Amino acid sequence: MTETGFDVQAFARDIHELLVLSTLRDEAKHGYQIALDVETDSTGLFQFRHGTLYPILHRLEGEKLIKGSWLRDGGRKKKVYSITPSGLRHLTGETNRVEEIVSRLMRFLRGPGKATA
Amino acid sequence: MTETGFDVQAFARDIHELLVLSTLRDEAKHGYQIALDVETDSTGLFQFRHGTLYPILHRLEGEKLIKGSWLRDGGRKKKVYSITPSGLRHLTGETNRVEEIVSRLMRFLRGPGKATA
DNA sequence: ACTTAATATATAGAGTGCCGATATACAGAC
DNA sequence: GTCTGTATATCGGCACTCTATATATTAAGT
Repeated sequence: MTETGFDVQAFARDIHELLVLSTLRDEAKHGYQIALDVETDSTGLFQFRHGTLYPILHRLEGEKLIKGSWLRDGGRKKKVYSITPSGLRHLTGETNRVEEIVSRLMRFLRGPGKATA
Repeated sequence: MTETGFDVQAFARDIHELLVLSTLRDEAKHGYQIALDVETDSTGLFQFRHGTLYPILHRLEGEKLIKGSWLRDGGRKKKVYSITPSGLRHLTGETNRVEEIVSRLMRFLRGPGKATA
């Protein structure tokens, strides 16, 4: 409780960050792969543009929620990201927080007249 | 199906618009009252700043989802907004759409390893 | 009577973050 | 050799929220 309120901007940003962290939960991936996986696994609902994804990756890396390491794949280089313990905690905690918010949002939108379920 | 994808920006904006439309479902209100009601009814979770609310009201009015009429309350004037039939349809439709999206979002974030429920 | 707080609407400017465009570079197909 | 796909990166434009400010009326405090 005692949330300081709800910031729609931060909420939208968080969704993007959580989508990334979520795909990295079980295995490390590079950016391009993350974009493909998010789109595939959500059957097209969620997707990242390149101009959106990379800044997010840099931001998450700066916050030490993911860790990137350059990898040589033949002559091509990839930056493979893995989720950090801190990132894993963040993913769990924020996912619960988002669920709480959307749950209260839906209750609000459905109105007091209609049943919660 | 065949959604053209999901726009986080538009999603955040939609949430604000739906909060307004939702409070107008059962009775007409003026802007200041809407802000108070949203904050009270959500026990402080959702709130509108003045610089955020009024542009949204004007936007919704431009889209004909709400209709405003100036009212004289003694010497003070209020602009009372009521939801239009089109706005009511919008509220219902978009609420369902938001629910579908957040449902799929939570499923995505919880991962395939964990149960949907 | 004067001042402060609350009610009520409105807008301009600052800040933030996504998105489209663009740039670079390597690999494989034909 | 050119084109398509893979892969990362950044900049400028755009949209939207938020802080601050402006205006006006009413009620309460002293």
